[in-house]
Amino acid sequence: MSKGTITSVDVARRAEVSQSAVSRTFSPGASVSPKTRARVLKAAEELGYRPNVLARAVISGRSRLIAVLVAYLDNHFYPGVLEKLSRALQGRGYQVLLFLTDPGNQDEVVQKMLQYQVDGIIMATATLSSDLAGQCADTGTPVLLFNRYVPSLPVSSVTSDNLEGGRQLAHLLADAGHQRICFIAGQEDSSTSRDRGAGFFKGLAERGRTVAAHAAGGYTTEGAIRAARTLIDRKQRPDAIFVANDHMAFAVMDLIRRDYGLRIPQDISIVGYDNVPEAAWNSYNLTTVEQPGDAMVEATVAILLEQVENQQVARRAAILPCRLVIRGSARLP
Amino acid sequence: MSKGTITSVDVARRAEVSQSAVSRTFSPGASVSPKTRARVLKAAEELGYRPNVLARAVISGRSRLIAVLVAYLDNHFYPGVLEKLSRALQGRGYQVLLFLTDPGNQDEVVQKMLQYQVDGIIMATATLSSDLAGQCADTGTPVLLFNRYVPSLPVSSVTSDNLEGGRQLAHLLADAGHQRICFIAGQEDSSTSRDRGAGFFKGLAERGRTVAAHAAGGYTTEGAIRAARTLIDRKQRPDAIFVANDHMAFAVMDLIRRDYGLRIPQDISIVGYDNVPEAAWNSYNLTTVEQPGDAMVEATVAILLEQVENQQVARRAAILPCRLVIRGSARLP
DNA sequence: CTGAAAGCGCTTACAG
DNA sequence: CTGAAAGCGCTTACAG
Repeated sequence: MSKGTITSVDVARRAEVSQSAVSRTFSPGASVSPKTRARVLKAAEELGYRPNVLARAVISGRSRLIAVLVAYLDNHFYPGVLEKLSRALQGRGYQVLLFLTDPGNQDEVVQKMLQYQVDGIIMATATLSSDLAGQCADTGTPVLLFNRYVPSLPVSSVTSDNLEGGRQLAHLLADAGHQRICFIAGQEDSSTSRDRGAGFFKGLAERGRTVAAHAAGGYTTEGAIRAARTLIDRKQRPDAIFVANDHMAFAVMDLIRRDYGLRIPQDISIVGYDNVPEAAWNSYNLTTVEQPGDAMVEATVAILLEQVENQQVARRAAILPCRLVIRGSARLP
Repeated sequence: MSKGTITSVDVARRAEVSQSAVSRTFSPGASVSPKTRARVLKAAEELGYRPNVLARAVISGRSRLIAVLVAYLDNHFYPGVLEKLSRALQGRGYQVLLFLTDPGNQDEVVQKMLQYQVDGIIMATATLSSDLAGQCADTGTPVLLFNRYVPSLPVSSVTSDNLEGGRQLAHLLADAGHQRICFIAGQEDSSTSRDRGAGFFKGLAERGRTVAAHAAGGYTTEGAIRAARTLIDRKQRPDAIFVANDHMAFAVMDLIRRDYGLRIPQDISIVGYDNVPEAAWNSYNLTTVEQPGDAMVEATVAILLEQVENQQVARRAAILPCRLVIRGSARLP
């Protein structure tokens, strides 16, 4: 910075053209003669000039920055999503500005984020307060909820069909003849957990069955272990558990095998949700529902950038189909 | 953006003060009387004013943006690092601008990054070309290589003591009486893989031993599996393998147990490197070397921000101690 | 196609 | 402490 910065004025001087000509050369679609352009490019090259995109953002009102809010990256569904999202956005000329939120600092982080003149906001946090999301929407900046749905808010959303996924898992477990089917929820105030649970209950009801017991794991390893102990320690031990995401399911499987000495699936069936890479690992070989990460990212980018680039586009809610992935952790019908 | 944006001029008008007074109110440490400050804050609140940090960046020459370059997030060491890094930087008033690089688009991504007037650059990519790293350093922006070391470049670096970690693993395997010890490297042009390997060879030599065979896995699951097959299919089957990171080690363990029907560690010992969360999972229970992620992030933030904030500070290279984590995947002495 | 000029929203000496 | 003014690096009508 300080002294060394080369500006468009420096380039103009060396190329013996106006500063406007330099600016036009670096603005896609602006009208510059091939000759002028060549001189500018040559001078820029010699001086090592790089346009200051922040100045461009200030004047054009478009920063080409997309804020991505995430809460934590230990559920391995999110790193994969973040990677795909960044690549897709980069491919379209946008850059990800990353914001990590805690339950405790959400407000502070959102206020900070709104100062960056981002062109769009992607919230990939399971439980950001609706108030804050609404406040973001009020600024006029397009907002998209990723893997979450809040009908009352004027924002777009991309989710997978959690209801249907839960339902299919219920059918699978019921049809295999399990007698004491339990459910470990995630964060109870998250729409993913609610929908997966609701779909699961519905699917059981369709087979004339109900859940034997349930508990909440809060989408954390520790919470899942506590919840699993509660369920397994009941007088009637469960013979199947649907754990609301894979990340918790792994912890539950480890617990069951190590502390209870039970075999999976002979003594107890476990099913998860997400199909993160580890679900395919031989040691878990987890029956689960695949959230279509690639498709969700594609939809996210398409919807958000359409709103960013065409301004007045109405909010949209995309619900992508999920897919049952049958592996070895649950008995089959 | 467009019409709705409230600027400092709007706030000044409503508060009946100068635009300068508004600016000072939002500049930490600027001199404003409590009375003026209160009026400005009130007007700002009523209008929903948020300072435009991009404009501030243009004029002050400090964007408070830190570019973080990562290559891929499927090695779970990196998501954890990215999360910690973002939180730490946010706590210091900086924000992470994320760049995903592929081997194919490195140059393009770096050029793009340099247009963002970032205050600092963290390269957490195992193998970004030294040319490009040098080019970044030439701009005068502080550069820090994370988990990588290039002595010939005028940039800082933070690594863990990969040499010593490799050495300790060698001692462990040698002292446990293994006879045919093999090594699966990562990307051969990465300093982590080279150092871990070099330390391992050195450690074996100190016990009067040598490696029976080695192969490169390229830090990918597929590469690791190919490498492992090569080693195991030799006439003399290995009785111990050091796999250069945990991510590859899991794949190798799955392969060994499933396709070769071998028991770990009774038939063959496996050790990894990183101590990612999954290494503690019951099904892997992997003996490995812990890279001190927290300490590495702390050092990164401390070194980089010192350079950013005090300009002329010399580059520094931090090498943090690692720690052997003994679990159940390798026979003990 | 080209240049001179106004302007984006802000910070920061400068003079009072 | 305060305001008027210059200026950061750029884009974009405007007139030629």
